[in-house]
Amino acid sequence: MKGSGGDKDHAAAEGAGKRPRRQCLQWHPLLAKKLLDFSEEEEDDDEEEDIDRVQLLGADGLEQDVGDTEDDESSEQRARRPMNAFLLFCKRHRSLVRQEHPRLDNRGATKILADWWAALDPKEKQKYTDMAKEYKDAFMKANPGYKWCPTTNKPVKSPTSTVNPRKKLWAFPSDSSRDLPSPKKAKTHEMPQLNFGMADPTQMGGLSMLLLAGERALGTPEMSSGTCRPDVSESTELPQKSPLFQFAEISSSTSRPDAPTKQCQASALFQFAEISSNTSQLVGAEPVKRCGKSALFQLAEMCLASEGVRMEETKLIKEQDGGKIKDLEEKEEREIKMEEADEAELQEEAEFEKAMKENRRESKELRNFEELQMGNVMAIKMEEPKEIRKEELEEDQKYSHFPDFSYSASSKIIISDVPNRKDHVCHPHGIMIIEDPAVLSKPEKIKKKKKKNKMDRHGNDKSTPKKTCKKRQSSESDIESVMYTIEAVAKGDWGADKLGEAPRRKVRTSSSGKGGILDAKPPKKKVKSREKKMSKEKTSDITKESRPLDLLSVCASKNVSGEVPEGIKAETLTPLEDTLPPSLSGPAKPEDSDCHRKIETCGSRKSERSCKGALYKTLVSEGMLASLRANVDRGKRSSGKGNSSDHEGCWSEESWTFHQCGTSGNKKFKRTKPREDSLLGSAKLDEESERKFNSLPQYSPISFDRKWVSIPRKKKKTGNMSSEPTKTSKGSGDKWSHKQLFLDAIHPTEAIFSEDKITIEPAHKVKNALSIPNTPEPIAVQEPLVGSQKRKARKTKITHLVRTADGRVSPAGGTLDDKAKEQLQRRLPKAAETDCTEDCTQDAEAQETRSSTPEMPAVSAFFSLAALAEVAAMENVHRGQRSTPLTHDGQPKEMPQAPVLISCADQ
DNA sequence: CTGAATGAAAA
DNA sequence: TTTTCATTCAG
Repeated sequence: MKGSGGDKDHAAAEGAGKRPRRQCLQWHPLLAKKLLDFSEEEEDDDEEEDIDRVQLLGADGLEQDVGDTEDDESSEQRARRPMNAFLLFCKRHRSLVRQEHPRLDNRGATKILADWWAALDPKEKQKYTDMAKEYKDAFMKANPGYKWCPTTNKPVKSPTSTVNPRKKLWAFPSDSSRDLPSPKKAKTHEMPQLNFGMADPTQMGGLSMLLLAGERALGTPEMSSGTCRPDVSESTELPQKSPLFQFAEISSSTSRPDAPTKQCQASALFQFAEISSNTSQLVGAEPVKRCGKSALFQLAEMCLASEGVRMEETKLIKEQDGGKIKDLEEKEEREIKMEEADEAELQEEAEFEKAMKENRRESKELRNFEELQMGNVMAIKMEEPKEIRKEELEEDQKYSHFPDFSYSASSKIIISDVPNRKDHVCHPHGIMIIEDPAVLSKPEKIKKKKKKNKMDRHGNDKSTPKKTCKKRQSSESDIESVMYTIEAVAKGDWGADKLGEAPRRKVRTSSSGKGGILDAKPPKKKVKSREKKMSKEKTSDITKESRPLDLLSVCASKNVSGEVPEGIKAETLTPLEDTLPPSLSGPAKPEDSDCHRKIETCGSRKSERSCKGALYKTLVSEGMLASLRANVDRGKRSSGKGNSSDHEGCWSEESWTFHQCGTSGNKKFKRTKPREDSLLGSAKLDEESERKFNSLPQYSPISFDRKWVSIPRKKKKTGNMSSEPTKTSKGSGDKWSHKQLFLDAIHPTEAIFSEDKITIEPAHKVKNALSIPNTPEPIAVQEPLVGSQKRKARKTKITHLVRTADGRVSPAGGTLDDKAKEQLQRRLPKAAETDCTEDCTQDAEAQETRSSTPEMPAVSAFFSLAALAEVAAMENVHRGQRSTPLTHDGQPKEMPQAPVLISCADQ
């Protein structure tokens, strides 16, 4: 009943055309759960208003966030029709396609995907089909009453179309919607505990995550409190609806295997949760909740919590002891402890670091101090990386939950594509530092993003003043930055500091404004449209800002109750007030508004850290750490300059994806790795679905190329590879392959090749992998012709316009075949080339250029992860330098895309 | 908001 | 058979 009415209402009430989309949100279990809360009717209005309201009200920090999440949920309620096999395929491979053809727009990508799909073996296709079916079944279960589309009733437009043409009249009956939740939940299993689970992963922004975490902690003392471990363990089973939850699970899961004790400590999130819980308890029921919500508050809590945690952690850490990494970790831990403990400790820390980095200058110490200040937060963050490392090695899949973290980070770095994900991390929403890593939600999908963005803008305005402070950092010391990077690399932090300005800004703003958030502004893109709401949001933002701060301050005071380390306090306070207490050792950078900076850095660091951590893990696992370091050193020398800041900025921005990474080339970031995409997407889906989705085979472009060749459609020339050495020639399509290969190499799990199955295992990654025989190609060319024949006909007929690297558009159709062949051929030869790990480092620039060139075929695949890692490391260093010079290639556009390709092969 | 693809479902 | 709509995102 309601449903129908509600829908109508929506349409009428809304007026804004946008809603329809929300309604359509894709279905996933989580959503289903969430449905409970809202009735459809309310959803629409609520969403917008609620959010605003929440923000405005923000009476409680908690509620705010919660509200947001809820809103999202509510909005999302509307189930979206499940994706069909092809869509699943697209979703999974689009990123790949885009990587290969960065210039190509989605339509073009879609065409290519269609080709791939056509080329796909029936078997493979069947997998997708089956998956689609599963989805559908699940969906239907969740939404019993769901009707696909009313279909043609669609006079939808009649109503002046304006409103919502799309809106789905069909939306499932209200009943179903309500009902949905129950069924889904059942599916989900045990979500019960986690209320926070309710939040939509998709929509959840970083903040929401944090909030959720906080709530969770509050709501489910079990998990967060004490040791959430037990709970967590159980939770692992859970569907992991909420990102946070997942996060917790992950951490728990990962940690367990290794060492139970560590678990808690290990994951930053986990700690976070704990912290929040603890804090909440401390504060008191009411306050607690609030605190949980506000990022600042949370931070404060974290700091506090960290103290307790750290104790354990330290122990654990000690136990672990191990190679370099361990040492590093210890350092971190120590640092953390230090911070917590006292200034004295800080000093020690400094010493520590000195020892570690003797090379470094005193400046480092300053940095350290800063870090210390931030330390509380940092400490938490620091932990994450460790866990991640361990975990990652063992289980990539698990990570899938948090795409951002491990995967994105690792993949990104390696690939250098700089996936979107990171963007997320940096995302303004991510106000919460913590959130960043977790940020599962894909902003884009939901309108929220837009809203948020708007919000951000406002926030930015306010925040702007702060920004100024940030900049200073950059000035700080180039050398220092370099040094830092190196250290970071060693630690796995990667450029946290360097990230410097950009990231920091974001973070800072976020922290400060909480609601306001970032200046960073991701918004650029999407912001455009929704200004309407902006006004509301603005107001809300303002209110928010003030509140959160207050809350934080209050909470902090309570929590701290004196115990809190100065540093922490300072941090907490700083956001609120610019004043800083930099009581700590002489604050390394008094100038910068320490407070802001710190905060920012913290936030940025965290996200970055997570990335770095992932990278680090990867490296470690690979055993590449040593080499990496060496590279880093090299890079250090070479670059030696302080420009790192730019590069840093890039990083952080990368995460944004869209945001302006401004200074540095943005495009790079844009590329998303296949994985990342999948991951992101996964965020939406619940674990199971996600898993399934991820489990879906992802085919490397190469395989398709082959197929293409083989494929009848295209002409299949079997010509096989006559081995064309042409290194330089650029085929429009060539690029793809290597990247893909590269990726595959990195992530063996995903690298499933259709027939060839060139599964590249990690071990293989090194050189041989390529061996792929050209092969067999199964091929499936039979065109099922499923859809409308017309389309197909069209397809066959139409040649896709593919943009070449040059940017020219070339017909992909028949011509492609040739290209494909060439590509293949090229690949083979290159395979031989293989290693050049050492060289790679130096040649970073050259590499990049190459990468840009389509030619680089599979070579990358051959390179070892180590090489990649090195490259990544180098990248950081070099970036600063290269920023300008690179362009010489003439293909600037590509550059961004494949900045890091490690085409070591020397030609 | 449109489009480009495919496919499921409804009309 | 035709129409909707699901995903994705530049334009």
